[in-house]
Amino acid sequence: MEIPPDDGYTWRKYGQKDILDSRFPRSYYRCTHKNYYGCEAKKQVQRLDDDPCTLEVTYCGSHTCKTSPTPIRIPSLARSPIGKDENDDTNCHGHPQAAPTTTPFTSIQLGNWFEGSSRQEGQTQSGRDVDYCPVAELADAMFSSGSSGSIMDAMYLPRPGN
DNA sequence: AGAATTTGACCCCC
DNA sequence: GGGGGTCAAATTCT
Repeated sequence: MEIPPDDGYTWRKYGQKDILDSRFPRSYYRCTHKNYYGCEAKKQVQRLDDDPCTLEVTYCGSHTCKTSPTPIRIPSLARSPIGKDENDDTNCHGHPQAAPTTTPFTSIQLGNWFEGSSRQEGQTQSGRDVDYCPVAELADAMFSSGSSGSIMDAMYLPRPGN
């Protein structure tokens, strides 16, 4: 299991499928307390066949459980939404009702963001408390910059010299 | 024991 | 029927 960029929330993997578009399987994540807070926020993590070191995380829905449960300190996604307020549809593929007004999709590509960041010991699962990566900041950057269009403009591709 | 993760099966849409 | 996505059950870890 790879270490998907933590945006300040806890995600619980609910599925993994191998898609034809990529040579790598796509992982599906949901909010850990979705059943408690009704957080419809979802996250898809897929490795790019072009850059196996790059993880493309696609966010779907909105976080309704933000700044409540987890002791996270994320001033980025914790504040106002994507610059809109009618983003309450929490739909991305259109199951209940279509919401083509605002596609709540956010594709950010993370390279070896974890390389030499906070990996000091050997455990990569227990370190999800306070010692989080700058991914949240980069997410904030794109959230503040590209709300509905120039998301790809704020893409974060480190390219570790590959 | 509880929670999270993994894998498979099932369902929905094209 | 194929592809994609989600849920459920089992297993493993904390």
